[in-house]
Amino acid sequence: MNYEVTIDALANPTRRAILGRLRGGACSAGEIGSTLTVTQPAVSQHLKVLRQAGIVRQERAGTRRIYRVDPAGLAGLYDWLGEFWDDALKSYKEAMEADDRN
Amino acid sequence: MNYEVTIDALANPTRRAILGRLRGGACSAGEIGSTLTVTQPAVSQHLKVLRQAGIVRQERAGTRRIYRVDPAGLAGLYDWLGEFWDDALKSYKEAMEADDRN
DNA sequence: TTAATGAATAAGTGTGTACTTATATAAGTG
DNA sequence: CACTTATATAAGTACACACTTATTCATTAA
Repeated sequence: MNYEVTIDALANPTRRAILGRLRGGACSAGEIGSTLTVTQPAVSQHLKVLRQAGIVRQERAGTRRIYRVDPAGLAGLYDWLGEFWDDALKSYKEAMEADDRN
Repeated sequence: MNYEVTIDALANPTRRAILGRLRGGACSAGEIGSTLTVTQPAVSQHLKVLRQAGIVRQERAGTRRIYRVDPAGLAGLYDWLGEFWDDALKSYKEAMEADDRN
């Protein structure tokens, strides 16, 4: 998944709260919702966004849907951020050195 | 800067385009805008968001404002993402091992 | 000081999206 | 089968925010 989609998915407090709940391990949609103040459909919609972004995976267990974080879904963003940071650090240092010569 | 603010700042294509321009080094507001299709005020507004998020720094040079990426502004998000990923990987592996035992 | 340049701010508008309620679907239980 | 539980989907609403044009501010130059 490209990193833009990942950022868009992470750029929402409710979705981050959902991920915070899933951080420690898998959880049903209902359990996720029980810790939030929004309605059940809202949770379902957010889970869909997270799923389409590749950040969470779903498996069925009877009437329940169990969600868990898929680490692979975060790889693209993590790589992009790391590379961006490296570039920024490099040009930051170059600018500092250029200042020193003045 | 907390990572939520950083994500919010990154969650916009125009701001990411601005950062893409600044990635290689510092640049004036006008130069940034010249590569984009949006108007000058829009660029200025986006630069303000990036500045308030701690992602870019501004310095004055005559009538121009020079912007550059501040690597430190990305540290919080990078750390959070790394820790989140670690946790997700850990519980992912635990779940795999639990499956193996069944 | 007047004009010109570069950028920020003010104010208004349209649209995307995060919600809501209502309803549908799916799976287990009596 | 009817009923309950768990979740998803449909449809509508409200608000945040990414834009716009108009204006202001700041700096340099004539």
